[in-house]
Amino acid sequence: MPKDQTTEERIKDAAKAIFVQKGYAGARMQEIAEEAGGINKALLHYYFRSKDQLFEKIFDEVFQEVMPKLNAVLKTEGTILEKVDAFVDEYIRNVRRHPHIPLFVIHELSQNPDRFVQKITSNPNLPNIAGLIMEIMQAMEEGKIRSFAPVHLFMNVIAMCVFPFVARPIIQSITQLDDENWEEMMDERSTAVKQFIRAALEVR
Amino acid sequence: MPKDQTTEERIKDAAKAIFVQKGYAGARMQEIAEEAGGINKALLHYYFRSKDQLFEKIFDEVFQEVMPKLNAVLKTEGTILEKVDAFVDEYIRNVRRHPHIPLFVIHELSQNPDRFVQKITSNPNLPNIAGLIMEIMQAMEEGKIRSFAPVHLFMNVIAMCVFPFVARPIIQSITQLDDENWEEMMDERSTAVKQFIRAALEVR
DNA sequence: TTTTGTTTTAACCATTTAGTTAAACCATTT
DNA sequence: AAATGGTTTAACTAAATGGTTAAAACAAAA
Repeated sequence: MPKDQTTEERIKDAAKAIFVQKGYAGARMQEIAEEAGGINKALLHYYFRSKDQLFEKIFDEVFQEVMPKLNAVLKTEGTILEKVDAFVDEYIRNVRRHPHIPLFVIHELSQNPDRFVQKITSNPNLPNIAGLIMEIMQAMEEGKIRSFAPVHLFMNVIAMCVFPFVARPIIQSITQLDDENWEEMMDERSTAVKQFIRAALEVR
Repeated sequence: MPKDQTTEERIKDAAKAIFVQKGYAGARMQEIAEEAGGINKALLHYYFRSKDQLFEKIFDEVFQEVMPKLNAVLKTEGTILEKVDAFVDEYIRNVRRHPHIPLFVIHELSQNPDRFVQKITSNPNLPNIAGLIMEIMQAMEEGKIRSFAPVHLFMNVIAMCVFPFVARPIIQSITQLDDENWEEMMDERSTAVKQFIRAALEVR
């Protein structure tokens, strides 16, 4: 039963799985206990006191995992286009590995935007968007890429990376792709997005 | 108290508001009753029997509202680029009016993808994606727009329209825009997306 | 006015669910 | 071996929540 993991860790892993899948309101302490290998429910409270505190821990952890990745690539050396390429690659790769995370974060934040403001402003890894925007504007002025409002460009990039995973069920049934075809399409996704962005930015 | 609306309608409006905001798991029958103007909780069951059935009704209604709009513009006369423009305009306009709908649909469907398959395949208004893709491919062959995999192009368009609204809290705090600035940015959103897509599709 | 059928209410019930507690278990130290 | 302290369990409690019911209120018909 104790497969080289401490009980606390098993609980955290189980809680992450359940919370991420069902959200705070949909998750049950009992279910988390079972997911943790049939552990006694009281242990959750022994280690984390309450559902709220357990959730808070999980949410923080997920958040701290996500943000640095968002940020890391922004610090890449190279031109804007190279940065965008790196960002798209890295981001889609990550989201594919953890496909439930974005919707989880989005949903819980929309339930409780206030928690968010606090969390993000106090986050040392929050992406340096101002710097990026400066860089984008400079590249535009120098005529290296076509001119767009930087905020919209930024949103476009993120949207194209994340949205397909968030909306997978809808898209999958609109397009009538089965799971296998979906994965195949996702194999092309990174390239497709990069090409699209380059086409839009490339100065004619 | 009875402001020219029938009780059943008041319940449905209230239920829609609460469900859309909190999701199925987060919604409380009592809260819906209060939202409906302090109505007695038993009335919800009198009219709709159970939380499940009430939710099902609301979900269907929302779904039937959303799909036709998605579909309508696809039938517009004109070139592909004109269609895309029309779609972006109309879609963003609608989402702005009902900003909680997309996340609601996405979240509930990801909780229960099975319900969805049934719902969408049995929907008479489901968008004719096959036809659209044909049209796109033809325009590409004729050299009217740049070549991309149609599915990815389709996803890109939807993503750029919907995602900012779905992820508003995150984006807003990353970009540090307050509510007023957000609305101003959204005023430009339609134009920005259209320009971006045109830039990408326009053959050099 | 009485009757009849529908709508609404207050009070209740049953189940689920987060959270507690006291005792059992177990490893480590004395 | 006994004692100690952290860990785990079973059984329990309290509150929330979906759902029921019987009676009251109301409106319309007879």
